[in-house]
Amino acid sequence: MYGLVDCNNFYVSCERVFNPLLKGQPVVVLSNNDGCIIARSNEAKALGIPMGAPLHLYKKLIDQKNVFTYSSNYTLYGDMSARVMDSLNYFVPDMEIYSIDEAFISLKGFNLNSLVEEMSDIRKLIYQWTGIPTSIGVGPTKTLAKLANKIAKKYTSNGVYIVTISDQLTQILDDMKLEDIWGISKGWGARLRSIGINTPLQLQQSDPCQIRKLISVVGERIVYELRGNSCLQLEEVVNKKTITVSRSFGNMIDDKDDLKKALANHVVRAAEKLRYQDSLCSGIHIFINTNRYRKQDLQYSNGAMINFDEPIDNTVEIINESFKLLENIYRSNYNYKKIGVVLLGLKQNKKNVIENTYIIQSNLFTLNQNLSNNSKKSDVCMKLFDDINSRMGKKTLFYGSQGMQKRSKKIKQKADKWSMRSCYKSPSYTTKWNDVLKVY
DNA sequence: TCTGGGGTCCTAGGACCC
DNA sequence: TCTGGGGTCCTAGGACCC
Repeated sequence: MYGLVDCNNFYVSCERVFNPLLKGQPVVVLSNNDGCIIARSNEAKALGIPMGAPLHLYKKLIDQKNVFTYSSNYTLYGDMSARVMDSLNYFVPDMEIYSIDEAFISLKGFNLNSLVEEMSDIRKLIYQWTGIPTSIGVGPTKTLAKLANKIAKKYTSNGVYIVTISDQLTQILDDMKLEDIWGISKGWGARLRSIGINTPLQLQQSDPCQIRKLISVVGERIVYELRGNSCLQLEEVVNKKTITVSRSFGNMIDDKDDLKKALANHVVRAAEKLRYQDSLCSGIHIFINTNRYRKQDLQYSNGAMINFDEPIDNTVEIINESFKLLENIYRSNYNYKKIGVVLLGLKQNKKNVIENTYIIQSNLFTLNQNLSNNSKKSDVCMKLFDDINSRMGKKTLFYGSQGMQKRSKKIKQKADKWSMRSCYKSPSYTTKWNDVLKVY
């Protein structure tokens, strides 16, 4: 079983820890430059203030109803998040920090009969230690744990809900909207409806291959996950693959030197994050935008990218490179609203590779060299995969190459057959060597 | 001159998430 | 007048290789 622990109205709850008078009051937290509303207390939600709304559209209501507004304080939220995660980790060793206010936990070894009580205790103690209220949803897959969490937040008094494969789940899925399911947003919801799938229940009971054709393998996995067939595992150690730092300006900027100052600041922060996770970047991307909401203004947005010969983590070097890129894309006579930098191709700085990975890698390399003429590489690979699967005790790996799926009709049919087999055998599969190495 | 199978690697763009 | 910031994954398609 998986659990999802989610902090309630996290940013607002953080503010309340340091100002208890806010309890029971409508409170919102604002984005950078106080532009948008990015967190709301239940009382503010009840007033009809939506998530992400521009502040100026709700200023009147906020003043009328005496809603407390706070500028965001990410340092505080990050710190509080770490406290919550540490507390949770005290009870549950296997966890994946999914976002600043959410973590998936593995409940292997927990007694199912007393799960509600145990989860309630965890909630109580996290609240006692950090002052942050949480909700916990439990289910046989991550997707169902997410769903359970939603129910826990909305409909329970103890903040805990457990979903099992049962008639009750069928009822829940029938009552909910497609967009209530983790991973299904407006776009995909509309596409699903266009083929007659209107509820999560219908999605659960649909043909996975059909769903895959409609909304890719991501959708296919959702079908399996809704059936209680787990496709998404806990990912405990996650190093970021890209690091972005960008900000909108309070006032618009047209001067190149001012842009450079902002860019340099962003790079400094990005490089800090980079070194914090002990990585090097092999390239950077920078971008600038005018204000897209000001239709009356001339619009311009552009980006530029560079790859380095050797990966680096030195702030000054990255700043110099980013300035060179800025020269390429900067145009005078525009009012700029935003600038940002993205560090790309992040690599582990210190060599820290598990031995097993080397073994498999060397197997794959020798495979390339030792193929006899009448043995197809894919066949040999499949055997190797089977070997990995049996040794790992997982029947989850599947190999199909990207190249094969787009060659010709003939091949396409073959690839479809393979994917059907993979659906049948196991919903989780990989098309990339690196994924195999990671799993192994 | 035309036609195959079987692949790797990379990128842009479009989804989705909090 | 005022409209956030930071991520992930997947797919299609091109360049290239034998």
